[in-house]
Amino acid sequence: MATTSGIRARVRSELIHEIKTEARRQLALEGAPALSLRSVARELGMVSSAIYRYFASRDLLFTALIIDAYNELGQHVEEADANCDPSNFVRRWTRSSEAVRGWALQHPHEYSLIYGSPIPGYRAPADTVGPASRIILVFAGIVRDAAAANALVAPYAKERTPKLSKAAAADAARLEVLALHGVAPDAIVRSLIAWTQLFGVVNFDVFGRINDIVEDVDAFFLHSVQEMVRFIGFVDTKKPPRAPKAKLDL
Amino acid sequence: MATTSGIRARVRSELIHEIKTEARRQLALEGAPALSLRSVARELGMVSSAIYRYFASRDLLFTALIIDAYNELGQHVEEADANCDPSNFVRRWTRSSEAVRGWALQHPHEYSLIYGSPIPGYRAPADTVGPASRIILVFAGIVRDAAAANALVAPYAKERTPKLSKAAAADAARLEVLALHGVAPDAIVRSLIAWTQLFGVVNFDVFGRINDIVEDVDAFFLHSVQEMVRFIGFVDTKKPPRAPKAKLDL
DNA sequence: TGTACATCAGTGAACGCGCGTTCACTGATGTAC
DNA sequence: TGTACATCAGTGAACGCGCGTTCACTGATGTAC
Repeated sequence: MATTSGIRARVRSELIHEIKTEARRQLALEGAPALSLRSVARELGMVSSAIYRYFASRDLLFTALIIDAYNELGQHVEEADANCDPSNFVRRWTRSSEAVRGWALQHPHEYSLIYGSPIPGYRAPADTVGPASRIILVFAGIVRDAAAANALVAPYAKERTPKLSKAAAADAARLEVLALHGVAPDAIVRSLIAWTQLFGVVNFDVFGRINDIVEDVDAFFLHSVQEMVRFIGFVDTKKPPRAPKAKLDL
Repeated sequence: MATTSGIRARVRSELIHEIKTEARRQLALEGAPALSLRSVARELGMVSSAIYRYFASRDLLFTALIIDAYNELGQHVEEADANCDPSNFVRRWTRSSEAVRGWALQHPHEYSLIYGSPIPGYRAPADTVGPASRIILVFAGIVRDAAAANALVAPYAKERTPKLSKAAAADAARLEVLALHGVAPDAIVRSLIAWTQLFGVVNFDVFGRINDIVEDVDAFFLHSVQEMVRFIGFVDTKKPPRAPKAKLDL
């Protein structure tokens, strides 16, 4: 594993890359359950047993693909967020949501790998949790920043908001410590709800279960993001909060 | 297919039932991709080719299982809804949502079959769409009834509500004609958003992708339903809308 | 009611295929002196 | 710089398995007269 020689190590990591690339290509053709080490080897012009120099089992190849997928999606969303004015929370949440859907639609099988039905018999090892949490940390960061900037207000009057149960409040408190310092419990739970809504649409979209219901999924998705932004309580900082209504000539 | 003899037909339909039952048992053990006709036959003590008297191919067995799953979930939710006071829309939406999650958690593999990643190479035929739409019609019915009873009000002030794009409004209009007569376009889209949120949580829950984030999923789910009920705009008809605040002794 | 024929369920062998993984091996590439 | 040895990549055969589907067949169950 260490840089035993330099050249050998480079060749080795190139081949690992080639194996994963070919595996992803087959993923896109046939889906995860149909992915086989033998067919990857065949396509690469090697004998099937040679793969075992690089991945000790089929499951470990899966693990590598899963980690890559989490990292790519995570990076994609991180970049979408980073490209926004940091104080424009509405835009940040919107762009990040669109980035999730965009990546998912472009890589449906990688998306299924990480957010679809679990692969039977496969248990994800611990090294997937780091990459897996990158994406949620982006969304948590937006909420945290908004709260810190006082740009997060409850969407309804207090008496119309459902009260958190003790258990739900405890979870919110735990999450606040983890990644959402200074965010009110209500807002934390609403963010989580928006988070699940996001993946609900994207799942339906990627798996083709919304086309019977909605014709223009783009439009519906955009609207759902706008509604969720409102629901979480982001205040649009681009427009001054209480601008006097006066006629302006452009 | 017709009742050729009566006895033969009964035996036949019993065996079809047994095959499906065994197939579902294996579904729960290994998941859909691992389901094989041979192992079903083996378990039933028949020779593998005998299955072909009942299902002409593996795909047709899948289709039968999918239709059954849709029907069971649909019926389960229909019953949950029907057990409520028809004019209590909050309760109807809540109970129906809980019914979805309850069924999904009790039958995770059947749930995956119909709402998880698509089975590679399998195309669902047209006879699945009827059973598939039973469930959404329940939720649509609740919204329609609430609108008809004037128990559906926008959750925010009008100027705080995002405007529907033309495309989104067109979809809403189409859905109104289909199943949501008399419901305002905004409310239709909000209902759809709540619908996707519901399946977002349930997916995460069934596939075990929320346990890292939330400890008490029951509590979170219940709260998310309450928030969505508010979000859609159901008015709780059990409590009179503008009760005068006065001290009551219990 | 009894017989001749048609229908159907289930058998068993076969076709042709693919899979993950192991193992003893050959050669080439690197390392240490 | 040159040689002896260790490391590693890749080979090819094998193990033991499972799969969907077809096909000619046997016997039992039904139907028509």
